[in-house]
Amino acid sequence: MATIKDVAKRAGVSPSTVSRALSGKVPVDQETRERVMEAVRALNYKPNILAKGLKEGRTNTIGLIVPNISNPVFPAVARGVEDVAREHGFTVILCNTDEDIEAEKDYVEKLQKRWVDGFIFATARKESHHILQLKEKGFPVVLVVRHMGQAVDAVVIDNYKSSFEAVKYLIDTGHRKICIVNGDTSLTLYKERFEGYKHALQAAGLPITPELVLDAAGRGDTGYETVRAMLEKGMLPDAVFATSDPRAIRVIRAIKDCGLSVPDDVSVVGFDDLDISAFLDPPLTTVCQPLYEMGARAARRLIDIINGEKYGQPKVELVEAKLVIRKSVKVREH
Amino acid sequence: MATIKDVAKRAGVSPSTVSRALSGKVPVDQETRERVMEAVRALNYKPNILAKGLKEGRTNTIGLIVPNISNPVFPAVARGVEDVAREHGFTVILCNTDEDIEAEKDYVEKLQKRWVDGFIFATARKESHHILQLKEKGFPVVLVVRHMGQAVDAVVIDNYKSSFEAVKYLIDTGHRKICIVNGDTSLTLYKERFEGYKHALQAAGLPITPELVLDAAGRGDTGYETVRAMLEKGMLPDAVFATSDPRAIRVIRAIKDCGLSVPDDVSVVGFDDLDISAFLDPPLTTVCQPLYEMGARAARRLIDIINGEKYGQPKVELVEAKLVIRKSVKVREH
DNA sequence: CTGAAAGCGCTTACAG
DNA sequence: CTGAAAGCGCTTACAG
Repeated sequence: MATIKDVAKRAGVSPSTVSRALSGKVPVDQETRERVMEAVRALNYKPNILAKGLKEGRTNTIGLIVPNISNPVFPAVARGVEDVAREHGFTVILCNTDEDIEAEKDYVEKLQKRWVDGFIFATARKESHHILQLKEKGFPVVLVVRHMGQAVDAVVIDNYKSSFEAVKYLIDTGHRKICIVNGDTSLTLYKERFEGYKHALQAAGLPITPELVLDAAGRGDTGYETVRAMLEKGMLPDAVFATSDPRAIRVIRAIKDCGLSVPDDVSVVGFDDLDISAFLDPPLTTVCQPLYEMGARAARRLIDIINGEKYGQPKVELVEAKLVIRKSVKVREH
Repeated sequence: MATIKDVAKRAGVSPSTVSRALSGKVPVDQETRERVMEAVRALNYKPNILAKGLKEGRTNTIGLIVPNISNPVFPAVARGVEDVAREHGFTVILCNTDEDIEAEKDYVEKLQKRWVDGFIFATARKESHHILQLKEKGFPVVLVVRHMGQAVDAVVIDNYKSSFEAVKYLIDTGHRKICIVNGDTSLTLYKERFEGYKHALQAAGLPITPELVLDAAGRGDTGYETVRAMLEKGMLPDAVFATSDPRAIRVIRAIKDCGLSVPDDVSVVGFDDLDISAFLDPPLTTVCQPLYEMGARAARRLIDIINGEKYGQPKVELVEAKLVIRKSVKVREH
């Protein structure tokens, strides 16, 4: 491949001049510039970005680390990150960890060796020491979707409040036996969604029934089996709050497979509002997170930090989620 | 950040020795090695990968370009690519183009400047000249899911055959008015799926009815509206072959919204076999592509090419897809 | 086994 | 406006 020297030779100038002509930031004689451009075209010259990055100490690239790319939540966030990054001349490297913290550490290990100028993590957990370390080293880091208290900049929704409101909606529409099918509560986000559920019930004077608190965490998502087992034991809630849409899809299938109807027998509320959620049967009532917006904001914040502005006190930005009402909840009279 | 010089100074050796101790490929005195490692730990030294890549002329990284990360087909392929890459010490950079050829060219432009050692494209179209150019330059390139004739190495399924068999299954189960809801036929893959449909009907002596050939290409997927419009015009097929699962989900919704039942009134067959397809209502009969396997094979092929083996005649590998029978097709008597 | 030197391909302060 | 030189942080042939 052609190097800057080849171009210089062909254009009859020095490499420095080629570099300057290409940068566009420094005055170069018009005629010289044209000769350089001509040579660049003729040789199909592409500057070696490794050399450039080595010299300049930055690569205009950000690493986006997501836990599971098959969960449509993360592609939506990624879109927001990419669009903003691109506007600012940054490229994003998307890394999928499959919830495997070792895979994640491998990525971080490799990328922090000057590949990327900063990271956005959608994978934060309590045990994510590597994220804290990065931050302590002064490496630009922003979290999205999942956060770690106030220690690191983050863009998240108010999971507690959204969950509270979703459950309150079920109560207001006449439901009394509300089951929650939740994710991994070692993630703050699911813990907060559970708290929202609990407090909404308490606020309405309803009891927390342990048999109605279901755990569908883990790989392969166990929402189907868990709900089916509950139903077959004769425990019949009048509503289920599934804390993600993929879980809601499995919950609905389980209810139907037990010969019951959604929403006539059991109402269901989801969380996410995926692309396909409006097309399910019944169209799903669910909490819509502004995922694209969250990605976009996280990217903006990170780029500010990379550009050396305000890396002072970490800020946790809260964005609004809202309940989208479709047809999976029935109003019940008592 | 610490550099190799800092480590050398602290360990009382030359930078060359540090480099050699770290590489592990060259004999280094045991005691010297330990002093180096000690210094590496103490300074938390990470070699600058840009400098390394510049010197060595490779980065052990591959670029994976996908058209739409929100379509679950591509995450599945990406998994296969990542797992194999990782086994071989490669990192993968995942780039989402959103079907925007300009975005794609931007990525390729940036990554080919020595960021990556090779590319896997899941975005190939007839107009993808940039892919051909890359290949002509000698840049390692492999295609997956979508291919470009015999010009470039590729791993794909036999779309014609899979489609033929899906439609034949509908015919064998007693369907006579079979509608196809297809994607963008400027993609070879959808053209081939259409050919399979056509020939299966012809082989059974059934006519091709233009009103039953529906186009649901384009952004936001128009499967819902198109099918609904057909049904409202009074055109009632006894089966629909949707050439992707996301399309099948919209088709089913449209049929139900017209007061009809799946599969009692209309059978539906999809294509993809997504994670959630088994949980839909009804559980979807669909063509299962071995997506993970395809990604894995593409990665293996690319890494072979990068390692300088056999970049001779391009090979198009065909992998087997198979129909997964669930409950969205009803056997009809005549 | 180890060090000094050269060089990967750029950019940029320093002279002119 | 332009060139020669130095240097970014590594690796590796060349000596010893």
